[in-house]
Amino acid sequence: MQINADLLITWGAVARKFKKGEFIFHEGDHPRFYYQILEGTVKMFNTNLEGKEFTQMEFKSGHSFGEPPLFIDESYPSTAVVCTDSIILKLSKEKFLEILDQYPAFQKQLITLFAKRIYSKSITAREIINNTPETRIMGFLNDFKKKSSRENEKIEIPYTRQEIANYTGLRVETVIRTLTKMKTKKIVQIVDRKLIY
Amino acid sequence: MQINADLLITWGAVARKFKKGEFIFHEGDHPRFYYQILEGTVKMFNTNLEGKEFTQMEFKSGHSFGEPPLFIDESYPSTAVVCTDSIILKLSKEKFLEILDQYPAFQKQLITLFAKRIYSKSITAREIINNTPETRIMGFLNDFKKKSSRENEKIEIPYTRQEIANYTGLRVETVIRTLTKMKTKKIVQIVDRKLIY
DNA sequence: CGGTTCCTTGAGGATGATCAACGAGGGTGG
DNA sequence: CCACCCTCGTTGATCATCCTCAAGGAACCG
Repeated sequence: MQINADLLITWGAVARKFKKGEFIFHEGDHPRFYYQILEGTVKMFNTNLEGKEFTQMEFKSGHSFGEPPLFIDESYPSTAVVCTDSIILKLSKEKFLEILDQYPAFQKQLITLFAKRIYSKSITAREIINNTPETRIMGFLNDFKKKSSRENEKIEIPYTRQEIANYTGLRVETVIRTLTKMKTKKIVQIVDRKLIY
Repeated sequence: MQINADLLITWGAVARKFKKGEFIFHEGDHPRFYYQILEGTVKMFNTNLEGKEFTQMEFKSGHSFGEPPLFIDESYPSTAVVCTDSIILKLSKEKFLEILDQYPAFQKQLITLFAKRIYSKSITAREIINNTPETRIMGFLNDFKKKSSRENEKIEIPYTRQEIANYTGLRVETVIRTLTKMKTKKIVQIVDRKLIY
């Protein structure tokens, strides 16, 4: 979702700065606002009892996040945290719903956005179930490449091993060992600890 | 999504009977239709190379399925198969999109529906990552109970062990062994092979 | 009955998680 | 410039657990 920032402000949205590591909302919180990133990145994730983390999704400059619970009477299923210093617009749920009513074009945009999210989550689920670590990591890598729309060239993957682990539901050591296997298989390159795919 | 059947037919939808086990579309197919179930049940699933199956979602009488790819230029991420003899309405993508344009109320309905799906898929992902079989099965059981809106009573779970395995990404044997453990823990009851929770 | 489908149990093996330790690089402050 | 402290990457050993394979039993149905 991308609503013009000025329009949002006209409707009462306020911008707030967040420091890296600050939480925007927690799993279980009652949703009351629409959030849109002016600058920075945000990720939504879950942690289990043993502290293992699973990254559900990542959001960048210009995008909104955490909208689905605004439409259904449910609390947030995940926690949102700021990954890099950010500026985020915040608008009350009520005003956001009014905007949607006023501008049908935004409704269409939202439908498309949600469709993409559902599609992407289906793919993720499929990959996680296909248990082998290599499949999962490949899924993550292909996803990233697709999103950066540079599917035809080899690119450096800007994620740490730990982040890849959080996206795939694996442990760091497993990611490392799998990546070195994939390197010998010539699927990926590792130059100077940087991952190329 | 639930569009009045007569309205759909006015717009050119046709009803077709499907026998149990018939496929409606396959993973990778190009989406061209909107489907709504008049009668019966349908499931969407993936299979991996070893034939292991993962059930993404299940749809019952009155509901639509397979809409997200209609909005984004992607092929179906999963296969849809008929679980019980069914009658299904089928409308071309173009007409469906026209209906949405004509009746904004349906757009809102669709947003809510998609929001629910995203929510549910987030929960599923969280549970699958939380690797223990018991957690996964509990997630499945709670989900089912919630959907059947009988959260306060013990109910019989109308799924075979294999089906539970397909929903949770586990193997049948693991499901069986975990369920017997949960039985001794008094979390579930097993009467006459029927699972009560 | 014979054929399904579903449930159950056991033994064994593969593999990812866990635990522990260390190395490399980058940044900071004295 | 050097010492220290981070974060990140890496490796090895061991363990727990789920999967695999194999076999058989129970319920149901034509």
